[in-house]
Amino acid sequence: MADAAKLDQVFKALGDRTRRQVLKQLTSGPASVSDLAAPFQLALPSFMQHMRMLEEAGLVESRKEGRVRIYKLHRSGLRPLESWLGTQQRVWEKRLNQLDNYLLEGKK
Amino acid sequence: MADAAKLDQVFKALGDRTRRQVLKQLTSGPASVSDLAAPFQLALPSFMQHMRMLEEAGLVESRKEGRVRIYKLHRSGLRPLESWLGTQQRVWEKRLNQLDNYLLEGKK
DNA sequence: ATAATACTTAGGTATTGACCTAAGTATTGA
DNA sequence: TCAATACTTAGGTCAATACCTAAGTATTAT
Repeated sequence: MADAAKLDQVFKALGDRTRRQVLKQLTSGPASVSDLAAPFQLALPSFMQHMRMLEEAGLVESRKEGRVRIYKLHRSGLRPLESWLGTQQRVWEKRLNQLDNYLLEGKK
Repeated sequence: MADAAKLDQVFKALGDRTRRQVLKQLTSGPASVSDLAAPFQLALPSFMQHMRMLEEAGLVESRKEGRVRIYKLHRSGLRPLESWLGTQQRVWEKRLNQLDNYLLEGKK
């Protein structure tokens, strides 16, 4: 998948409180759909839609054990985000420092 | 604004290629609406919607100079993202290491 | 074999997001 | 002053998101 498309998916997946909450819950260990859904006032199909987005973004992975589906964090799921942020931070800071200088020196 | 709501805004703002591209452009320095819009095949009103989202998310700021609006990066705009990611990375890695152990030790 | 459990699929509504064109408003250059 | 410039506002389309209920399917417990 193109870099940009993956970033879209990751950022979009994280742009929702429910999905971020699920990720948080998963830091306590793998869990079933019903376990993960329990804290929310959501119909199961609605909740599963969130899980699908997280999985397609590569943030979680799942396996089926009998009739139960178990989700867990996907190891390198945050990579695209880390990578984008890292790059951005470097130029961002550089630029903002230049701005400081610019302001200090006055308009050229 | 609540933390979660700000995170929603930031992640949603970054969940679009056009908007990420604009941020990238802004690392070369402040620019007017038309300058920023030039690389895109977008009607100006459509483009401005993107700028509004970036500004509301706190990623850019703008001022009007005559009839021209100048945008620039907002210094601490990435903070919520950095903060969320930092927290997440810590627990994430911890959890995944535990998982390694779990796997190595076999099912309890 | 049957019933209960744990999703899963199908399909429908409402809001938001990403576009557009047309018609403003405010500044500035001639 | 008058036209051109640089947005800005208004309003409309279309697709994607975030929900829902109802009706499956596959597993497991009785």
